[in-house]
Amino acid sequence: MKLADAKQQFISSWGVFATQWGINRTMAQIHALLMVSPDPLSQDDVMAELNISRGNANMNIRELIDWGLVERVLVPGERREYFTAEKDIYKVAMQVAKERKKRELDPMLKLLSQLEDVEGDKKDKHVKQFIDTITGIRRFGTQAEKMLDVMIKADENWFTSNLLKLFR
Amino acid sequence: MKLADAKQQFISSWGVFATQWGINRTMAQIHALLMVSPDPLSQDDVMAELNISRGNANMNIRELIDWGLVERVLVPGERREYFTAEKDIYKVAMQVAKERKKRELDPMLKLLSQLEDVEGDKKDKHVKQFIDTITGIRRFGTQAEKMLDVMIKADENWFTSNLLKLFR
DNA sequence: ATAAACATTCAGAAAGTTTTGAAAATTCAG
DNA sequence: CTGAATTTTCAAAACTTTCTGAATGTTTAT
Repeated sequence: MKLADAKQQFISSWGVFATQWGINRTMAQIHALLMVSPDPLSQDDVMAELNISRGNANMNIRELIDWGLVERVLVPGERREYFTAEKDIYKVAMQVAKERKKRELDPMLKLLSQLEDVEGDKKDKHVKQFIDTITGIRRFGTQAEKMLDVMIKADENWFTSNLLKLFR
Repeated sequence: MKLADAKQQFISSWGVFATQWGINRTMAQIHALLMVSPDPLSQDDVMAELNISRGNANMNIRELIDWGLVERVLVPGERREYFTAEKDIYKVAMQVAKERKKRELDPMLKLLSQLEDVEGDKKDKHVKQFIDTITGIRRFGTQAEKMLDVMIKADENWFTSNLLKLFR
């Protein structure tokens, strides 16, 4: 397979893949494009490569920057801005984990704590089932949070040498 | 807070939460409702509780069954079907992990293997960056897959006693 | 100060997804 | 069988998200 075709296929599949994770197609495609590009690209490069409009490119690049997955790069002697993506997939995964924890897990745990002290007779099976379910989810979420905290702080070496050993 | 309100809030938040994971709102709400219900509910119960149409309820209940998160229950002497959800959140998480691995991770790894043997001069930085990126992602994905396989097979006790110890 | 280059915004259009509800199919008791 | 109860399907409608591109804002070179 030729590079150009492989690249196309990677970008397009990455886009499809990402929608299942609640990330939009264009954002994922831009990320994929930047991951396989050895040099930084300008907004116009991105527009041309992916056939998307100026506004779309701009919006999604900024969102990627927001997620900490893409950086602005200044090319000396060039007026326009260039962009580059983190290429170490481990770092990408940790960055995504960190953001999602902040945006999703933390608020959910906060809500669950509040719901846990619902008033009512704990002999009532409806009350009991509700509290049991909420408590179970909160406990599980709390553990997940602790795991994430350790993993996010740890460096790649720790991850590979200590944790992965468990999974041969 | 009253049970009815807490329940409402849980169901609605679970729905919002889930959309960020690419699952649709109604499906998540039905799941939430069934998780906090001590007894199985019929399709009409679900329709009434969530104010949704017959077709919508039917479709999403079937999808939940497909995901292995909800089961049909036969209530003796009743003609209509009742539904119940797995309430052990650990089992829910493992079931979701298993399905997503099958639906998303496995196909992605298959594609990456194919893309890895792109033809071209490995001295060319474009070719090199492409191969390096793809290889990195594939390796990471393969590790993740192994981890998931172990975790899915393991029982809850192993999980709690061995793995979580690592994370204090 | 001016204008060219570039970045950002945003209202409306397009595309995609979810929901409805009525019709069709299925099941089951009598 | 028959027909009432129940489940399933599906085309159209409602809703949501994403994208476009022209207008506006900002920066920089001269």
